[in-house]
Amino acid sequence: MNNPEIPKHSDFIRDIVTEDVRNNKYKGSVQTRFPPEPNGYLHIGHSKSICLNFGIAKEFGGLCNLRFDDTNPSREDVEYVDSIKEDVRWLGFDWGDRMFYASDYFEQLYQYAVELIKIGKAYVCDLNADQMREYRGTLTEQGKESQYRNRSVEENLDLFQRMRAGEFPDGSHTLRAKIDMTSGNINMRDPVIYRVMRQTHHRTGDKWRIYPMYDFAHCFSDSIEKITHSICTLEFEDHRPLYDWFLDQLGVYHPQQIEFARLNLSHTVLSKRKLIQLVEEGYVSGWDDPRMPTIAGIRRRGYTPESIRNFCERIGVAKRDSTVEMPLLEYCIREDLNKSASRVMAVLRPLRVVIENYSENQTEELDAINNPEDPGMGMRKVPFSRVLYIEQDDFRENPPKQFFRLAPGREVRLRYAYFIKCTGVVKDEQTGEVIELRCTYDPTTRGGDAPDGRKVKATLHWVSAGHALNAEVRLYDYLFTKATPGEDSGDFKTDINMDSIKALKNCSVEPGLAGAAPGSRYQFERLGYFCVDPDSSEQKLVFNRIVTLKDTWAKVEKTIKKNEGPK
RNA sequence: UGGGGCGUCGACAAACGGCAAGUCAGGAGUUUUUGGAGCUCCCAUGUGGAGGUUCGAAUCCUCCCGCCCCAGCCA
Repeated sequence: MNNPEIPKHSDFIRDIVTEDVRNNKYKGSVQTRFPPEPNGYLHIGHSKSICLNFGIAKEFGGLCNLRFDDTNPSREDVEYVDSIKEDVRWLGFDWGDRMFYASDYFEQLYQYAVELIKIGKAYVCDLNADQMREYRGTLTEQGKESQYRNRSVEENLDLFQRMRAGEFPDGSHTLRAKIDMTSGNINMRDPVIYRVMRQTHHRTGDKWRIYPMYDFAHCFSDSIEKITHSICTLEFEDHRPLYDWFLDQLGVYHPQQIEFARLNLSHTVLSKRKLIQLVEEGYVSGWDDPRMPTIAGIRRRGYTPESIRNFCERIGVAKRDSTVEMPLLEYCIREDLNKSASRVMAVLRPLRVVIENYSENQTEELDAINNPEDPGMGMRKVPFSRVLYIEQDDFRENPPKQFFRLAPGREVRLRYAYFIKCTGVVKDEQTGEVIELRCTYDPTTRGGDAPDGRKVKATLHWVSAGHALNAEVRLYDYLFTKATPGEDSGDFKTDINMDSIKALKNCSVEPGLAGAAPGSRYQFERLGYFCVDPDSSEQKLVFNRIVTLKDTWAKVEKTIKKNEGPK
């Protein structure tokens, strides 16, 4: 993209960037970065940041780097860098040849630290962690200065070099910035900038025995990469004075840090700590469990990258803490799939229907539309025969007033097929459960219209029992029963929805679905959007329900029940 | 009781001293061979509160109230 686009929806960050470009700040260039720490899987909250950073770069004719903030080898791993790359790519963004690691800059960062020592702005401190905490003060009390604060430049240089050389054990020494122990901003109370950590790093191996802290590494990494706008979340607002301080001390290229409110989503959790608990304690099957808000989970569930990008655009960007309701995300995937997904008929809970006046040996092929929203997607044939399955939910022996579907004596349409009328109900002698319906069909209604113009109030989906494929369909509900998990109890796990997955193993789908590839998405007519799971095989299809269709009847039924309730 | 932020509809979110956008959710209707989709309409005499400035305030000023973040050698 050579020419900047006019952003469709602006926000306060784009306003700042627009202004900066207009004023020719940074020579009018725009360079952003997405800087994950490779210590966990990306989730939908990260996609907000990804869309923001890559989106702004694209809109303003700039570039966005992918940079791994890998300054703490004790918690990071290549497993995560691989998943992060895959997820960003899947979302549709391209960092070109600009994939960087903070660890690429370790030598340069070390030199910057030496510079800081030389100008008397950093010192080696021998305080241990407990002492440092004590010296730091509290939110309301000032800190006090370390007795090591006034070491000579020479001594600091010597000690720092020996820290690097591995002469000291973990935790024995730190390099600290010399700022102000009385600052109201705790980040400015002589923060640690290097710690001794004798840990093998996933990229630099055993080369380093000291590692820089976030505040020190991040601003200089941004500076080295000539980032113009360093966009991060609100909790780093307090760190901005430090970010600026480091860069100012050394007089190097100075990007601008801008903070925005991270995404919160109702009925789920978006913190690495909580997500890892769900995985490790077995509440879900893994990082890519379709109920997880991770990019990997959402992808397996069947969400499209387009729908996620769209979601990120709709939620906006601001500085106010907020929680977006899950139905907005669901709206975004329905909107996308309504236009693009092939329609197909699938019966989740089959109820056997015998068409008594349809001959036993006959089969015919009926024409069905693949997508009414897009005629270009064409037509297909679906087989019809004497024995069919319909949805159990589509029959009621004693229908409430607003129930339009099949009931004894009532006529309905089978989609793309015929009108049928229910003439009998077969029940299990033991349980009384309805196990079969006897019906008749009207041969003149082939295709679904009656020549005499009579109407039916419902159209049902169905499959031909003798032709259908067996499939497993996994239905998902919210992972948490409360919009804000743990709001009442303080522990998010008390609100885990123990009924968030239902695997239906005896579903029947139309034969055209044979061989459907993992990842392909369909609308099961009247039910929702479904995606073929990687667990699927030639022998057995497995589908994930991405999201239901909007269900007006369910809503009506709910109010019926509510009104009957108090009696 | 230190420092930094933030308060506009049930949920998001515009507005940049001049008629409180839009979206999701919700409601009503229309249409329909998906109770889907579409289309139409409704949903903030009011912007946390109280004062003030102004012809005019969500916007500027003062005070108050509420919420979030910070006391890792995490990011």
